[in-house]
Amino acid sequence: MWAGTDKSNSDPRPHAAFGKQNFLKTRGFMALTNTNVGARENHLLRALPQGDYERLAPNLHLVSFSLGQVLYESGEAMHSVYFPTTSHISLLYTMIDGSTAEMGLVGKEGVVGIALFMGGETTPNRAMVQGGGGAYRMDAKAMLHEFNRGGDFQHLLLRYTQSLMTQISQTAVCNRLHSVEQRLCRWLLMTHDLAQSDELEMTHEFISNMLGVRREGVSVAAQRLQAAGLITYVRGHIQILNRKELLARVCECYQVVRSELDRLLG
Amino acid sequence: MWAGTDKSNSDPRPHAAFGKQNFLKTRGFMALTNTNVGARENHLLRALPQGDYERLAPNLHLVSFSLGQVLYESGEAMHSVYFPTTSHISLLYTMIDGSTAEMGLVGKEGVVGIALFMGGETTPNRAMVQGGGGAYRMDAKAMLHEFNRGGDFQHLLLRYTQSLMTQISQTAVCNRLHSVEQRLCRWLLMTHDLAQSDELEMTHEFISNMLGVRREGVSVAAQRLQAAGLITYVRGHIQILNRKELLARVCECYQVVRSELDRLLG
DNA sequence: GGTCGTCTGTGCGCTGGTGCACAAATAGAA
DNA sequence: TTCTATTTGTGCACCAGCGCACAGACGACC
Repeated sequence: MWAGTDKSNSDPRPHAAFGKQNFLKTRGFMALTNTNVGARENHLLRALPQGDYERLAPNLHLVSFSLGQVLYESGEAMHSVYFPTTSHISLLYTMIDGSTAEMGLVGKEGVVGIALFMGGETTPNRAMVQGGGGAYRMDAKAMLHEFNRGGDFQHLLLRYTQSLMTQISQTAVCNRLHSVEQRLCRWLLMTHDLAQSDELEMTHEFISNMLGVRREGVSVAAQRLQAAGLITYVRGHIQILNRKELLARVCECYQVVRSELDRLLG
Repeated sequence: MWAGTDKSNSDPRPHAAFGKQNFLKTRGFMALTNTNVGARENHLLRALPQGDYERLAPNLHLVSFSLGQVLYESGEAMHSVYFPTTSHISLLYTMIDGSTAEMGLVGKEGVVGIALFMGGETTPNRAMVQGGGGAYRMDAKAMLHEFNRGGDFQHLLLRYTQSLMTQISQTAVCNRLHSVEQRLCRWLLMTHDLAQSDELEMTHEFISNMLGVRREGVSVAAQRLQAAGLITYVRGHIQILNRKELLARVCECYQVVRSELDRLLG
């Protein structure tokens, strides 16, 4: 499906360097083809009228992201936007002391690089690949040209941006009011929605960086879920066994974000 | 300064009903005048080129907001945007169980009602007046017409939206990682930036609803700040005595949001 | 098969925040 | 002035999550 071989870091472990000291900075990606079959796996591109899509298509370039790859560094100028298809990307915030937390998660229903059309050029976030796979890259110039036509493309991107704001807001509230276990459920469900299988490739350590909690905290929460038969895991492989029950345990935040996404782009 | 007399609720206390059961739902506002002297106290309107501004001016109507007034209810259709001048407005999220938390704070540097031009029509947030004062109202239709011209007006609104996203993101992280005292400092500083004086009118109870913590938690944090001579307060009146020292105690979040706002709109 | 690095499990003590209960102080109204 | 409702202060017991330390389990590689 996706070429997972493009690791410009020599370390074979995807998020090994995700600690507080040194982060992965791999950026290479492979242009696989320019016949854009499949670009419409991305929901935003799919929702475009045929005419608009055909105008854009020549500017869409299929790329492949590998786990742990960093698309944008915080505060760094961006040059493209990405429309994920099978990949998904975390928007992360890193504090001065190195602790991190995830603000949002972008997959096939969205686009990475919002700051480009919002006019800010950069954001104080890092965008990091959390699930390897494909995406369509579009050059900033071409994107802006189409955006400034003011048609459906603009409307879709703005509506998506609003849904992302909802996601971030909900994260803010969720961080404040809900337990690690609830937040873990939410995070597993969101990731599961974007993944192509029931098998998720990530360590407790990695998840703890997303949720902004201790690794041990994730471990004990995960144990409870495993004991209850909702998931099972070993060394970086998590399998979702009972999605229904996860939905029963998760806080309202998951549903709020989903419904708002459906309302805005469904 | 501002007509604080328009209380359609009979209770003389501004946020008396802000508990978990019943919220203020006052919505009336007074159209004071239509000579738009002063509309440019709002930074977005000020930043507009003269020509654009003159085209808009007839659609700007000065209104006055009173403390506790609700501009939009969560999920409710909006019909106008508001450009605050001397007022400031909280964007609040309310959970199913009634607990609340503030996502963002909008004042003279911004606009309330982003969902209208983002295309979502509603948001899952409530917008509530946190500091009484003036604002300029603009009808949705007129606003959209100008927005869709795609010129400076659009660019300014989108850049502001991005800065608001930063604010919300930062709130998410801050909620996760920082103490009540730090968050109280941040909140006091942000509010102070928007207020016209060193005197802030709000109870600990009110602040606790903004920060999403217990009232007692706010009280003890406020005591420490008072003991250190940074603020002084009695029954709903807080006075900022030493802003400099507050800046020394606040977490990085305050500066991040400020700098990003300056970068995007400064 | 043995080694080594990584991942997960477990057990401390500690701290910040919670929920509750009630006392004290204050402003505003009668 | 007195009364009353609101606001703030204080003291619990309690719990989730933290930081630290170390043990055990697993997998990849020699």
